[in-house]
Amino acid sequence: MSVTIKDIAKEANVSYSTVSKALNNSPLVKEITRQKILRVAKEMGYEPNLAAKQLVRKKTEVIGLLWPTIERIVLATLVTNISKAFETTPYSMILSVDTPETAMDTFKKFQVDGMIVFAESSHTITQDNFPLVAYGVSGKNKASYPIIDANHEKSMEIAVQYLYDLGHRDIAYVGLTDTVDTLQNEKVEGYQKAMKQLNLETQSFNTDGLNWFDGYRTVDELLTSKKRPTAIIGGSYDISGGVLRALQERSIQIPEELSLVSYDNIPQMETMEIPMTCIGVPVDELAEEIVNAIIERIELDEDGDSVKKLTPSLTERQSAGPVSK
Amino acid sequence: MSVTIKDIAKEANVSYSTVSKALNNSPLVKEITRQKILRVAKEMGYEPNLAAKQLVRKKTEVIGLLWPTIERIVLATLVTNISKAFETTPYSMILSVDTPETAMDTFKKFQVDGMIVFAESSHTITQDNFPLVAYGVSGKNKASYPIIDANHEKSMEIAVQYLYDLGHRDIAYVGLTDTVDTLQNEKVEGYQKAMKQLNLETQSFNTDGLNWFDGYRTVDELLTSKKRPTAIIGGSYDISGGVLRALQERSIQIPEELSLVSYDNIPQMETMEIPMTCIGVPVDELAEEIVNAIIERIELDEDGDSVKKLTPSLTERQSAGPVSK
DNA sequence: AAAAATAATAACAACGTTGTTATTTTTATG
DNA sequence: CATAAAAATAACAACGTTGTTATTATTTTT
Repeated sequence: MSVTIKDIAKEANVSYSTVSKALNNSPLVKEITRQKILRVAKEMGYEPNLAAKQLVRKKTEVIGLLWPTIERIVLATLVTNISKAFETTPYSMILSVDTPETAMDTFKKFQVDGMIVFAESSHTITQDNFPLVAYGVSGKNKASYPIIDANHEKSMEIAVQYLYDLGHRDIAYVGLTDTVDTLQNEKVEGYQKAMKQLNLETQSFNTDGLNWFDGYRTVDELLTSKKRPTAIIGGSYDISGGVLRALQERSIQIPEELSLVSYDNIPQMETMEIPMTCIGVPVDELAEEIVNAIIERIELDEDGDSVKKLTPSLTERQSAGPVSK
Repeated sequence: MSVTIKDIAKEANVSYSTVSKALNNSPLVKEITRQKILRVAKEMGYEPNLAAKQLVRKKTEVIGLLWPTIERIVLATLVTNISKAFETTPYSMILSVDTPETAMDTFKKFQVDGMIVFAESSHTITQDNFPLVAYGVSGKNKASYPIIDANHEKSMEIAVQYLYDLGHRDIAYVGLTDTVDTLQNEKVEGYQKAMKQLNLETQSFNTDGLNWFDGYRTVDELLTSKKRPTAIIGGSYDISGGVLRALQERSIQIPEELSLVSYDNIPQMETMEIPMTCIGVPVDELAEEIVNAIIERIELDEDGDSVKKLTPSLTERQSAGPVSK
């Protein structure tokens, strides 16, 4: 069988309670004996038994991430980043792709210390006085847990202002515009509002979808528009990718002839055909906030809802430049 | 705090060991007292403590799925299906998107009973005498665990034969052909081999990638080919989607003018613009096999490598039909 | 109706930890 | 150099289960 603290105790000629303390860096054990115990433990290949620890401590230092809509790749980068963000904490993370109910059961079984939920599925969750944090649209918030969200309006404002400062006046938005998707709507509205503030005429092109292809296809319409824009704001990573490709195929120089700024601030923007200037809350930052929120929730264990809208930032790359005369 | 078997015992006026037996449906407890105990347990909202159970039983009935390359969406459907397949078993599943090493640690911490690994990351795994099953390419197998794989060659053979029987002689393959990706290569080679057996001339179009767009873009080349094919085999779900869209845009009647069969046997094929005839191991079957393999591995706990190549099947839908005269 | 066999329940020792209390050893103090 | 104080270690009771053994209640047998 596997080696326990009692085995170590025997080997090191101390009591097993001393071993426990040594292993937990308690100040109650003399430095020299701790050294010895640590060495013996290592030699014997000791691995602590979480179940036993958990039984007495009632803590697992594990967070469950509930992710029922696994096929939506947009979130994959975020999940990866959240997982990474936990690395600098004492916590680790496990995922479940089951239905919210089943996933909750599994997590409860393991007695995770807290849970992260994506807004889409959060409405099914009625888990009071259990540490929970949701990521997503905060509109309909009457939940009893904090919600982390990005300030989409602000994003668009920054993007438009950036292009304006580069001299652009004909700035188009390419994205999904005619939809019930709250997130998408917030983007378009943000764009329109920002344009209005600068007294610019808006020009939105509906992609009718969120895929690469939807962006690609919309470019034709955009180029034959009566008032051809000098700058484009792409509504998402995928859409912008399609737009970029279509422009490349028509040998349109970027950013000389046309500037492109994309929504979604993820590292993949760097490795596109042309490194893409983008706007949004950087995923790593977003991940960090989510992780902080859940840990805070666990460790302070105070209840109460709250909405945290994160401020986006613009990452300057090569796809946008000054307007050509 | 939460309610334990001791609380139930007190409430039901029996000893806690009787409660334990009743809860585990032991035949050693009288039917009537079991009824009572079960009722009391329900009333009190009893939830068993896995940690305690685990401590004595050394079993968790949980499988860990190690999935470091979360961004590759192709596998998402499979993961979802695996998760679903576990529903009919006593086991449940958790995921980790960490590096193989970190994930292993977390899973070990939880003392999962077994692990599922995708081939890409399996080479880093050196976990002897621990129940492990890998899914993926079986070529370089010198592992000490079973590998579940699909018979890609056989797939292509079936697809070609199917089209042949419908009267097609000019059958093209559209996919990623010039690559180091073993899986893709097996597909092309399978196609070529199958064509040769029927004495047909091969015609492969390289998509240079695996995305929707890569399929879409290749159609031009395909249609202007000297010997225009009457049937196409698409190399993957995404590629076929792009091909289909491109054909639709050119108002080419499917399947009257051109037949299309896609690789990847996933349910999403049903809901494409035109329900797609496809070939491959149905993902639910694949998932089932993987789940069976790991459970068998756990419960028989016999060591030894083995490779199981699953036989693909063709799912007939509307994208392929008899050749037109 | 007593003895034997069986069924039902209770008691209790694991499992591998942590944290509290009791004991021993070492160091400081008058 | 005793004695008090402090430091280090040991002992042991939790934690919530399961599974084995001991006890008690019920049936069966003679």
